[in-house]
Amino acid sequence: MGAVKTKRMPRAVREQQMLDAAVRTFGQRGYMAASMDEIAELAGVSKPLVYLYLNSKEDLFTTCIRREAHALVEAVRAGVHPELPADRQLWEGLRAFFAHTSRNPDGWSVLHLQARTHGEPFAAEVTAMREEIVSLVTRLIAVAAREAHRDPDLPDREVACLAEALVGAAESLAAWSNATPGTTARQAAATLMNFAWAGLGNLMEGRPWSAPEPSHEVSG
Amino acid sequence: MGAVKTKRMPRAVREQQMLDAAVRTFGQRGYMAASMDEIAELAGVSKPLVYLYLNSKEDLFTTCIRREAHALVEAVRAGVHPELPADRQLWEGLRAFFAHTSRNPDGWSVLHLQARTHGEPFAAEVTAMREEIVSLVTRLIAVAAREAHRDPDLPDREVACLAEALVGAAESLAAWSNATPGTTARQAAATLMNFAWAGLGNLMEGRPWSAPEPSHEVSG
Amino acid sequence: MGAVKTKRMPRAVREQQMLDAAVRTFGQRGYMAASMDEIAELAGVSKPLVYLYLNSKEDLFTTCIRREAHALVEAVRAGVHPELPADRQLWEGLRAFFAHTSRNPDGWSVLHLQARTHGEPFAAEVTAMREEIVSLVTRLIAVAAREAHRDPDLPDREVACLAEALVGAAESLAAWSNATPGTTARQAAATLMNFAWAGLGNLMEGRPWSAPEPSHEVSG
Amino acid sequence: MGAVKTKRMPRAVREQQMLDAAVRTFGQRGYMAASMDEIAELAGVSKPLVYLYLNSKEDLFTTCIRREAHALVEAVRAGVHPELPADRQLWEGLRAFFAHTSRNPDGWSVLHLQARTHGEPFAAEVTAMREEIVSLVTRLIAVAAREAHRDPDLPDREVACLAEALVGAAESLAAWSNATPGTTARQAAATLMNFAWAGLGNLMEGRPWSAPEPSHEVSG
DNA sequence: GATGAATGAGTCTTCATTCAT
DNA sequence: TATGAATGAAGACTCATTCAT
Repeated sequence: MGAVKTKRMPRAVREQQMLDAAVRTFGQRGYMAASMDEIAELAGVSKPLVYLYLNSKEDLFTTCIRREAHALVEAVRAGVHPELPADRQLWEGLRAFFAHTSRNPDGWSVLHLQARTHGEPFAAEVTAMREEIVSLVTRLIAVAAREAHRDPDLPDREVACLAEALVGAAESLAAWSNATPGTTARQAAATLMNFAWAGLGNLMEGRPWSAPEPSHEVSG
Repeated sequence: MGAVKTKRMPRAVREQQMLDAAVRTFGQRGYMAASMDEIAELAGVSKPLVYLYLNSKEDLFTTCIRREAHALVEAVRAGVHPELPADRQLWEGLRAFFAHTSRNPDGWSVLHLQARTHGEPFAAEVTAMREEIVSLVTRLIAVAAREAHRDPDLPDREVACLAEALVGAAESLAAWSNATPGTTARQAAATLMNFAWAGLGNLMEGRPWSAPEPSHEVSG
Repeated sequence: MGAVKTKRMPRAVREQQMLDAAVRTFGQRGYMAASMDEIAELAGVSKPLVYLYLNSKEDLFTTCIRREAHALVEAVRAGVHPELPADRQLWEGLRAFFAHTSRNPDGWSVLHLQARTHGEPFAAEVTAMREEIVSLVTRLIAVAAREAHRDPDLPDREVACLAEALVGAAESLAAWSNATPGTTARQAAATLMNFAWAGLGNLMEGRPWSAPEPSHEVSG
Repeated sequence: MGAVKTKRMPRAVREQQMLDAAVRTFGQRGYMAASMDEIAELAGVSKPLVYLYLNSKEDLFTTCIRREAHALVEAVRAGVHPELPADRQLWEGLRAFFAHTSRNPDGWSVLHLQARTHGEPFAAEVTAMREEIVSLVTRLIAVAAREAHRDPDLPDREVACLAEALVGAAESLAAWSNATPGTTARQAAATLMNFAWAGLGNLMEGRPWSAPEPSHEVSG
């Protein structure tokens, strides 16, 4: 009873409807608890059609993961302008990230929770995407170090670990800000930026990283 | 065939065997994919006995979550000495955290991945524990701010968000360092501490937070 | 992708293509395991067309059985020349039979295995054909008895039973010689002829039935 | 509601009930058309129990085939007394064979029709049994040839083919005499024996193989 | 003459759960 | 304390079959 039962649509459209339903169901129930029956009903089609187009529950899940991973990476990429200084880029990336995940919580649940909880094949899919983002962040950190006119004494492993921590913090905040009413993507991004850039030490000494003024951007 | 089939044990002991088996199974297979059959066999008892003692799959899972949550909080608490300065306390807490999670990966998987992926009742259980930790961290941050002789202008929500980010980063690093061979709990803790305390900005300017010498502690 | 996709053919031709595909599929997979999807694809047409022309899976199967039964009976009839002596007729009939079944194993599988395995309606179809052959053989035996200048004391039931045994042996040999590489239709026919005509007793005493020389015939 | 619903039986008994039901169902409906539901109901148990004991439809079928194959071979073996002359042994073997198959038509259907119609794994099972019988018959033919004081010029392949034909004829007659009311196993055996031993040629000349008098044996 | 879109019904299989002992 | 025997309910997947064009 999810979608109105519109008959006879071209395959591509129906497929998207099914994926929408699947992401929602997987996101809310989890991979195993989601039943193909529920997905089909939510998509407004019969189960056989789902199988005809998407093959199997596993394939359907994989397709969902890929679609959402792609969408997330694109959203972040689109938010970042490479000509800006590194800290600004990081800031933009975080904002885009929080905005996207909060606009699309089921997709984020699929990526962040469900996919990692159900075996290599799926987890690998997400790991690939995550690595894209981590390496993007890693790059930013390196650039920032260069901009700081310091020889980058940070060893690679350290940088990787830092990037990992930053991304992890972001992921965690995304869930938190989704779950905590009244928290905007903008705020989450700002806090994280402060945390990451200035560190707790500086923060407490009253020397935070200064966020740029709100300007015209999407307000999350 | 996990446990040797010893007959007639006191209830408390049997229960722990069952919980061990359950944590291992839930941690590796996930809540839904874990079957009561497998758990019973791994525990070396018959299924009806599992039901007799633990009531139902849900109850069993909840009990696992509680046990693991409790163990984790205890481990962290035990690592922290309240008379130390705040940064040292944070450092000790992180070390204890990474040490415990890496020693007990199935338990951590249950808490971090499985419990959050299967609906409110379970997620709430973890949230409760998480809040204990977050509030502990929040307290530390507040203390640190006071120690820094600055009036702590940081509003509550900001501090909560910071604590959340820090914990999130830690959680994420726990998974990462479990999965990345050659990474010790100690290293993870050090990097995160640097990150959190000094911030990327300072790090890159060559002013990291200085970790205390190895000393006598558990080497994780 | 079996047949090349040629569009707009006259109905009769399309029907034969479909029947070809169906016989092949039924012969190899069996009635139940054969899917209309596979048949349609192998025939190079869409499923609705199969239904338009052949009505239903049952009808399609029945039509296959009839076609193959007819073809087999015709092949045997065409091989037999009624003016020859009875043993020669039998010999020719066997040769034609083995030649046809080995040239058309899927058709033979449909008749011999599949049709008999799926309930009266289909089995009856084959039984009808089989009776044609059995009665042909029965006639031959009667003629032979007359030629032997003996009053044919053989009661009808006995003759029927003999014919049945002979046909059964032939059917069985057909499958065997199809499955045993290096066995020709000719050899199978010769052995069976010996067996039938001379009997094991005579065979072992060195008095076989003498097969005619190879001559010009199809060599099977 | 086939069997009366008797509760709580030891596993071995229940398993035989299930196999009985399965042989009957497979024998009458065929492998694919037989549903596990029907088998379970006929056995008077729930489906999960069937799976618990017999694992899967395939395993169940295989187990049926093996049980029936074993039973048939045993029946034939038990009927044959190795100290008798070869033709007598053949005669006894045929009688035992027809008696067993007519007493157990579903088992025979499973072996003769169903198992061969559903892919190598199953067919192989039957082939193994068949080869036991064929080789038994082959041995008899060889012995008979020796007894006939003739050097056995029959080449191996020829003998194999003969044995195959004989067994094929027997198999076919089994089905026929099952389907033709008023035909006894004894008659079928007698006719086939005549056919095989004396050959049509001799038969028609009035020189049949003489069957031993009825005596005490099972009358089939 | 031909097909892309769609489904009701049914199959195998598994699981959490409970008696009866 | 402990278990062998047993099942209701549900889930993934497939198939023969039909519209609407």
